[in-house]
Amino acid sequence: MLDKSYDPHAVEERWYAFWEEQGLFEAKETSLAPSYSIVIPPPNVTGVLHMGHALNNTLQDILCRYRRLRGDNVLWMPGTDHAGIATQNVVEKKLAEQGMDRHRMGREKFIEAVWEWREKYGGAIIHQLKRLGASCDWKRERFTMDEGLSRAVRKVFVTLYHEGLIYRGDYIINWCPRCRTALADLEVEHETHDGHLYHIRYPAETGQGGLVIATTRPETMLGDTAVAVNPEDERYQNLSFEAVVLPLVGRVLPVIKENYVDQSFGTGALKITPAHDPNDFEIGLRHHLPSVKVLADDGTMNSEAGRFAGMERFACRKAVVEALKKEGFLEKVEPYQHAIGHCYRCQTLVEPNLSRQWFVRTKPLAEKAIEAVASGKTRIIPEAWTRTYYDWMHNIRDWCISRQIWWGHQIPAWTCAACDTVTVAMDSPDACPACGSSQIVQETDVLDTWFSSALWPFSTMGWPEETPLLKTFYPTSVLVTGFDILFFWVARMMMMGIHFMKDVPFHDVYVHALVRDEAGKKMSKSSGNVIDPIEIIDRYGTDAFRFTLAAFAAQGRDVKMSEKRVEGYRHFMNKLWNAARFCLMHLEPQQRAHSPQQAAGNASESKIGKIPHGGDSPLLVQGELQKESAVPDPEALDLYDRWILSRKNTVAKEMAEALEAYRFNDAAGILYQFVWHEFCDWYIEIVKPILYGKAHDNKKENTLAVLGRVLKDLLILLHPFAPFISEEVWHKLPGTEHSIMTARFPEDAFSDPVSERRMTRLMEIVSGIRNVRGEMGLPPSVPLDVAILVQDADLKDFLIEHEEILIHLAKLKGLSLPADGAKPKKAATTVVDGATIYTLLEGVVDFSKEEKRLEKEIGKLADELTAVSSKLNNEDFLRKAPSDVVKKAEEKRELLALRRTKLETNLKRLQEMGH
RNA sequence: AGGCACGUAGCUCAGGGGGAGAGCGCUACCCUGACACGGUAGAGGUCAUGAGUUCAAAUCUCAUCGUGCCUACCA
Repeated sequence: MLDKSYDPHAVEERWYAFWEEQGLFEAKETSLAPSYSIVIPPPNVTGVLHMGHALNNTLQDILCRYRRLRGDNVLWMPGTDHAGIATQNVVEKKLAEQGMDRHRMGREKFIEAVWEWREKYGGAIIHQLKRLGASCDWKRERFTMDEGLSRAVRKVFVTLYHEGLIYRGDYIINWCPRCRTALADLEVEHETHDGHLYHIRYPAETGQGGLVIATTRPETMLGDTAVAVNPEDERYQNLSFEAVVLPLVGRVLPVIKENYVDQSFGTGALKITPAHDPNDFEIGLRHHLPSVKVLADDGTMNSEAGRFAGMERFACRKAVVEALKKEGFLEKVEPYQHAIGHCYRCQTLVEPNLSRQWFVRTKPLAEKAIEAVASGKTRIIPEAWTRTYYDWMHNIRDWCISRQIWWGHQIPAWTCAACDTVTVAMDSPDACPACGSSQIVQETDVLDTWFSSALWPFSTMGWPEETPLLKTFYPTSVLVTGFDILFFWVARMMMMGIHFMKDVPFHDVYVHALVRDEAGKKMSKSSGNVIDPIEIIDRYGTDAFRFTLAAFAAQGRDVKMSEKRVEGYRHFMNKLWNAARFCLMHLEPQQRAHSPQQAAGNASESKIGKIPHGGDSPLLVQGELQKESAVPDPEALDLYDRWILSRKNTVAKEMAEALEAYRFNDAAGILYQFVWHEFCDWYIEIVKPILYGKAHDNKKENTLAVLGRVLKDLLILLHPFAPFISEEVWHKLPGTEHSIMTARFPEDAFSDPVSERRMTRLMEIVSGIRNVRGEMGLPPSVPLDVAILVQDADLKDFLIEHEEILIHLAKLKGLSLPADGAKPKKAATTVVDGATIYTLLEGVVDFSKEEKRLEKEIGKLADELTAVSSKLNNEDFLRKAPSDVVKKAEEKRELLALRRTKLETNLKRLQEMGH
């Protein structure tokens, strides 16, 4: 006997351990079964599980568990990312607490310390993923700094270098003065700030006149090497001078003509600082201007800044402005809003800085990545993201991949001190291949972490070796990810995958939304609205949490998370638990006396009893074939049994369709609706009198078999969403073995529309009577007398056959099916298709209530009738609308009219009686 | 500056050319032998606004107003 309510804590840990012990998450390297593979978006080793991870991994787990039920050979490849800058920051902070810093430790010692840190704390998020129920193949867990993955990184770097797709050069990059490293363009977050626009006068070299420039970063003027005006600009057509003098510095700057300059901005004169602005850099190249770097790597001014040398950059800005003012060069200062770049790791203001770095030439790689999506080799879902992907790919710029940090893959390039030759190679050379000198020094920079992440779909499977795993599982089936890393990661995996594997890394990319707080705000530590998934799991159970995520994961809309919602789905889990509890109460004793197999007779030949097993599926080789819990021939079954089986099959089909289209919310909703509002609300209620009845007849046997079968299939359908509770109940259910993970998805073609129609009618009648009860304020303790007037003989027979159901569900003391014309006098009236129901109210209630109820009902009907009639009175509608639409409208009008007439007649009679 | 998404019941959201839906909340009644984490019934909406296309618009088109988000080197 099950406990009265579901307690997730008692079961989750136990079943997770069981699954792992039994190796149920493990993929087969080779198999006859279809392959299905997903690589996890590797979380940072430094990370802790947040709502985004929870959603992302729940969706992946749903897909993987679903595919296993379908008999696929599933690989869900897990792992973590070494997160260069982030991890180095964390470890450095820790060292600082101990009064240490990496420069004093030296590179080797520091890297050792990071590895130690990783051993100690790096597993946190993996453990948390397990709490979520994630069915990853943990034996294959990888790390981007693994030996194998590092080899892949090196191979890719060397290959791209020799193909000319990686180069080193001096360009403007984004520099984070706090992390003291270059960043890729993508790693800079732009934010609008209130700043100032400083207008500064640069006097002409001749002493007569000059130009006024405008800038938001006055301190960079120290590095100016020219002033530019637009050649079309009439104001500057006939200048009496060719050069100006840089205030505070005294350097003579040529005045150059540049189409780039916007005449309408500021004064139309632009200062040119090639070392600290990307546009100025380009202009500098075109005009052969010198570059003067005035900023040091730590964000202070260097010796080129003259008297400002050594000042911190913002202090310098102030000092420069002061000096300009004092010396009379500052014309005016305007408030000005502009976007400023911040480091995505530490939020420090980023400086554009001229620097020697390594770059990937992305254009040729991007072309093929675009083509792969355009040709449909890779699908992006929802499709709306395709456009974003194209936009970015079309405007892609070269990717700065070198980072001036220590934690990461050191760039395999060696420079010869003797002859300056650069050698890029797989194996560390002993001597310079050009001059033979042994004075070679390896590049100290490491690669961007995303460089190694870009290889993840194949590096984790053993590349550059041609492993069986790669053969079986590459390309992967789907990548599930948030849109925030569409460019960072997805786009780059596409480029690398296509280039090195000659095939796309994934067939589908499913892009899910962000998880936000209840008010729709992004969760962040600073706003204090972060909800910890583990806390939610502790409070409500993993299954409830997962179901919530799935139910709210509608395509293209963010998930707003609140405990209230999780609570609702905990109720659902409890409902399921109690439905199972009810079933087991009846199935367990039955099981001892009479097994479902015996009850079923030769069920394996019946139309609905057989589940295809896919006997060659290697997952079944372990002898885990589940026993049939067969069901008798549908012909022998009663209406409600046929109905629930038919509905269950429809639900299974719809749920599968939804999942395969990544409509997770639909799949969850379909199951929720069916379990609660069909199986529990109707089927179980209908079946109660039979099961509680003393008789051990065929009817009871059949119903028990159906009940068991539907519950079992429901558990399987629910398993991808709610793995723990489904496994727990599975083991309590007679006739099941091993794990629900080895069960097969119910594929049963039995469908019975006639029974479904009849059940609908039955439910309408019951609801009609209940409505009268409710509206008239009659408590369930008062049994009612009901007479139902039916024209159709078939319906009448059917109702007579199932009168116990009506009596039970509507709580009746008497039910009659009188001949036409024998209308009861004092009664409330309900009309459904094909039947008029009279609920006898003699002596029970005052009839003004019924009058009001009827009037309300008639009013509703009248409104609907008006709508349909006006449509049918429209010539154009009749002529132009499809005939089936017209027919439907006509039928509706008739039905409504008939119902109204009946109600009106009864209302009139009531009024005539004068109660 | 461009682009994308979204405005539907009190709240959170599905739906997406021919009957306005769900969950939560609310109201009334009910501890009926699975479940009060429950049951039954009910109330509640000009589907943001304005125009257009159509026999028919919540749904398609355009505009407007709001709200998010993304991309971007105008100093």
